[in-house]
Amino acid sequence: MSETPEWLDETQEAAWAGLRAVLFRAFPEMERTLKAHGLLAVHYHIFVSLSSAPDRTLRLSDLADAADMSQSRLTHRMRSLVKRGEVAITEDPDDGRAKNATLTDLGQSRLDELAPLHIADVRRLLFDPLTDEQTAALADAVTTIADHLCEHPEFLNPQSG
Amino acid sequence: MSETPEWLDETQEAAWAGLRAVLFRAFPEMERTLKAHGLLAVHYHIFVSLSSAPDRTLRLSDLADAADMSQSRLTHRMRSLVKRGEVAITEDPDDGRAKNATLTDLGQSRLDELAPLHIADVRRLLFDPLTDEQTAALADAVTTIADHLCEHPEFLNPQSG
DNA sequence: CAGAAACGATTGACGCGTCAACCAGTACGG
DNA sequence: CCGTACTGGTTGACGCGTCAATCGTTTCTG
Repeated sequence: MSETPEWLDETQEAAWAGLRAVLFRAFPEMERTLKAHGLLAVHYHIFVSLSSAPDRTLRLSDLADAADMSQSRLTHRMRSLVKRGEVAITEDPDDGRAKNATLTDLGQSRLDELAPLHIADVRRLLFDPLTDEQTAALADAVTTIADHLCEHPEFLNPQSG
Repeated sequence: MSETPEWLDETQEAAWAGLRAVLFRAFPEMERTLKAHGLLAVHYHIFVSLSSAPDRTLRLSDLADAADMSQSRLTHRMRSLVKRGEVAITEDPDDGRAKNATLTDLGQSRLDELAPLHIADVRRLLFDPLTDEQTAALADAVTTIADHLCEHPEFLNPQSG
């Protein structure tokens, strides 16, 4: 993959263009379904992360990491979620700096009602056209990339993780 | 891939999580390099799209499509690019509604200087950890998804493409 | 050759995310 | 202990993207 280190080869170019199309076309489309129900994609991923955590509770910094968002972005979004009673925030008794976020019953029920709609979008826009082999290969590739990012945090800006 | 149509299987879940990680971690990181040089990723993709077009010129609506962005987003970004002299806009002589965008020499030189930096980021964050086989499989999968999106525009919101 | 529908592009209000401070609490080093 | 560095989280300004509405132009239809 590396005759000319300054440019992408044809395969890489195709992967790069395809990824951009997926991210800039499919993702926004999925978010529209959620928006029609008063939720951002970010909100949804917060719900999912909390829902699958023990006691539906996560330290805020861990939540930001689980939901692939920056710390300050999480803080901003939390304002409305707490106000709407879908998430509750409590001080961590062991560490005066930390806070824990808990998905309330209301939040869980919001997730339960939206998950099928969102999953349907994900299937329709991403996985329906793929064979099982293509899906497996896609999962393999993006997981490798994601793992590599986590293993090399020096590649990433401090704010973002 | 479809025993339970309401939920994702394990492989799909992995692909979905990996794609989110790529979108929300790798892409913003790449954009930071461009921002350090006064450009958004959107600007860069506008430059690339124009640069590879005949006469470095594209009708605005085609440009929006090539750069994976909405029409109105393009209009907003064009303001600064034109003001900075990196892109020029002319009326289309054949169709009174349309306008054409042309990459100026200044814009081309901006692209020439930034492309190596950006390509290096793309390689470092996306392709370096992948084998040639993984890269090819990734390209195959995302291209299939992207083609499917184009073939089914009814899946997409009118504004987005 | 009207009238209606569709197209290409623009606008402005609004909400969101980034970034660079910032504050408080905790851990570490002498 | 005390000061320093670090960690967890917050804040507000600012620029960006979305969305719905709009305008002028072109194309379709009878």
